[in-house]
Amino acid sequence: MSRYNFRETETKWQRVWRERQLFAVAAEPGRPKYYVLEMFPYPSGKLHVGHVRNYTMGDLVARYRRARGFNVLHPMGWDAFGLPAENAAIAENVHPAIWTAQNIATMRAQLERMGFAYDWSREIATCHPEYYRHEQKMFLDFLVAGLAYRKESWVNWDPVENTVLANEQVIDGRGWRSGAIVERRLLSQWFLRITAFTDELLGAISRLDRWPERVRLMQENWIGRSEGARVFFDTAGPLPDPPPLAGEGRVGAIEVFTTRQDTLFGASFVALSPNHPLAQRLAENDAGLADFIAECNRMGTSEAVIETAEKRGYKTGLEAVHPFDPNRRVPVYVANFVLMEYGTGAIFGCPAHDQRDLEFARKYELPVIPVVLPPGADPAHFTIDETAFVEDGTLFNSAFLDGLTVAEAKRAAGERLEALGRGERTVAYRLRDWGVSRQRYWGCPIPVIHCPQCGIVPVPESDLPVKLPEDISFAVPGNPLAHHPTWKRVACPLCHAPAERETDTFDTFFESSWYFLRFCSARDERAFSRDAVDYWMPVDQYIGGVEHAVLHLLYSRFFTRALKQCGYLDLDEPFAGLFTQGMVCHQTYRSENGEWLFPEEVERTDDGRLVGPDSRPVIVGRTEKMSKSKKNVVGLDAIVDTYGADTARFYLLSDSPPERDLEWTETGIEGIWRYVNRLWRMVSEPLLPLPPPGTAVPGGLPAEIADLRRATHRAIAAVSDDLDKFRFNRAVARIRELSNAIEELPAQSFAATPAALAVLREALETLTRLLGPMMPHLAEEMWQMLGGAGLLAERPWPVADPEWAREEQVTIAVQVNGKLRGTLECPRDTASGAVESAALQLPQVSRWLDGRPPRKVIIVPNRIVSIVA
RNA sequence: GCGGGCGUGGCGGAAUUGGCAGACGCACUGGAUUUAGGUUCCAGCGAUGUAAGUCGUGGGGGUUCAAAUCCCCCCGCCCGCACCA
Repeated sequence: MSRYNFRETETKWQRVWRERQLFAVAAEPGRPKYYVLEMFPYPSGKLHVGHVRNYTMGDLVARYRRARGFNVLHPMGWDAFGLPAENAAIAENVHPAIWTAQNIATMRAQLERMGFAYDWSREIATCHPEYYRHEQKMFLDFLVAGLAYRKESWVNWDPVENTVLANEQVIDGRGWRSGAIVERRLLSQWFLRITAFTDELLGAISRLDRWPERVRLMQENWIGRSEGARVFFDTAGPLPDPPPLAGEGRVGAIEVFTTRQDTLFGASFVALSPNHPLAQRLAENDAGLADFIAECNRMGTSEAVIETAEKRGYKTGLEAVHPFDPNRRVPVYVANFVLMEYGTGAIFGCPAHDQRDLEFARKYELPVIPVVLPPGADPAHFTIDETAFVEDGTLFNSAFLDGLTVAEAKRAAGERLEALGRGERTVAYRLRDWGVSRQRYWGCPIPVIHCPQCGIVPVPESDLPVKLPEDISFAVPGNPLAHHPTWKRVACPLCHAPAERETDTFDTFFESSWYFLRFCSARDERAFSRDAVDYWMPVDQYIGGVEHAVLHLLYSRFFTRALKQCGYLDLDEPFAGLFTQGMVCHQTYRSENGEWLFPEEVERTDDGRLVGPDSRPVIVGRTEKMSKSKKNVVGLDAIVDTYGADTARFYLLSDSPPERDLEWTETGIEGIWRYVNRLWRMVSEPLLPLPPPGTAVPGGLPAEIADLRRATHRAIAAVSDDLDKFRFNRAVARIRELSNAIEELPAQSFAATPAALAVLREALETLTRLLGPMMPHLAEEMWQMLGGAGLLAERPWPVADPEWAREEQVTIAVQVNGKLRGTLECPRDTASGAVESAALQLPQVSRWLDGRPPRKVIIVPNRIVSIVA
């Protein structure tokens, strides 16, 4: 029995597609377009099978939409700036540009071997000046539009490496390489005013109806709108001199944001963020407070760390006057769980009705005053022990608020604050402006110049791009741009005095916030051609990992609006449809001494044990997302070498639903390989002689042959529907059902009749065409063997004949008292009365009815008869 | 801590969205072919029971003629949290 030679076949068809430039497209105004985009990869090295799952899905969509008649744009490029290139530069002494270029070459070759239908003429790499020059211009435009500005912000600082650390580089409060305790530092940085679009970004989410619900929810929560009030607490006690600032000009007052102004009468403390100006001012004369703040700053900047740390505070000695009762005073603390970035950087604590406040109050023995009474509770005896009461109830212990519900009390308290001039109702957002400065080399230089006389001066447009210098060294800790001997020294464009370039580079999310626009006209002199963007945008189907559900997608939505405001385009939402695919997982293996092992290092012995390289036992760990660090990766090259691209592609589409994680197994890929060969033999070694292409299927088919024809047309309908709805695993199952049905035919006695053979040809051609977007090389080969005209990649998608796609005979379930007692075969749409009497006559049914007439019969047409005895 | 998601045979999953639970596949078992292994073909494959049947979708409760699907409570696992991309 022969085997499919995928090596020869796959390279052959890839050459044909390439020579004919099948996937290079141009805008054709008037013709319907479809823009399919997979999130472009970071060129980190080599691809493993986990990387190509979303490209396989994107390619399926691209080929399918193309067959459905769309002008399909399906580009690919490289998100080429980033930290790993610098890490490699330090670890392997290779220049980031070279490391990146090598990785791009390797990964492009890998993608080409997979046979993906990309328009490679639009390939971009974001590290090229031809790409990043345009975002430097955009930044200058943002600056003019007031969408970019400079302010101080906190970073993780590694005092040994002299560098800023990403949160992921901070492990248990220490720098990942140096092991030094990480500090928080205030640095002057560039920000983009994403908050200028908060309401729009939030409001438009509801119109993104082709986005996954969970991503929309995550974006909503990220923006985090909360209604509440700002409240001023006047301070009493020794104020520092000069007194600290307070918003709205109330000198000496602490401005607090709360969503629970209804619980003000339960306040027992006010707490400031360690970075609050007042806390900073007080620390100048309080060494203990300064120490406490320093300690808080060692905690790192990540919200997860801050929120899970033990609640701690420092009593400042200051007191805050209750806004509703000048005779009540509460102590002012500095507390480690108050975030400067949210609200006003200060809170009031109501321990009875907030869990964090309660923990804090118990620790520092502060009063716990309940002011909201749960429904039905007795006000005389209601107390709080270890759990704060956060639900709705009736206000008590609260003067003029007594008897109100929480919602009513929020309104009443807000109105009273406004009347007293001690606060006002307001809306706070969790969303903060986007800090884009990075103290790194491998990124796009920020095009500004610092002049001692003129201050911050934008680089004139005629001087763009500001290119990265190539001769840099990572030998000295810190940013190579900052200690480059000459690069930063320039003349001020305004006064021509000696000045310095900004040495920070952009966050790499900057590049990925507009690359989808660049793809529309990738070689244009401008960032993009307006005509091209008007034709191709928005992206019809965007595909990528859920890990980008918030930041990348939100930044891109913001960027598109910012560009619109600056007159670049007329578009709000860049991605009309979004799909987030699951990860590819694999078992993990460890040796006895705990070292991770690659899957290819593990073998199964004859008695079924798993052993490592030295025949030592292997410990099988859990199945986890493929990652280099745990070595549970399966290299793409090895799989393509052994089984071919189509087998890998089909495996990545079968079994698991695309949005869920997929487990990669050896037995699984072998199963697909067997199926690939089965398909190939069905066409290359047909068991029955096929009639020539174009042979018409005669009318009046015998029932057995009609069954195969029905299966064929049902498969077209079902697969099309599944592909439309991203149910690729189901589409695979439907295709397998069709191939099973085809294989049953030759064994039948009627199989050699002309009618049967014509139906068989139709079935085989249909199978081939349905396989086209999934296994394009094999399908192209099958198409050729079947004598089909032209290239399969250029054929339109098959159309199901509704007459044949409909089931003629249905099986109806018969239940008695909710339990299945039998089934009924009858023609589709048989009248209810006939179905009922047939059901009642079933012997299994009469047995359970025991001679009594049924009390009730429910009939769902073509589906079920439910009899209540 | 906050937010999001998931849970169905030995395994991945399917179930027309409230209507025959387990489609399709992997693994496994028996048989045929083969010098052997692999391949291929046939049959079986949720648990329990000789059978009729009974039980069964993480656990418990509820709504309904009918629940994997809807409601309430609980358990477990995974992901994100602003300088990784």
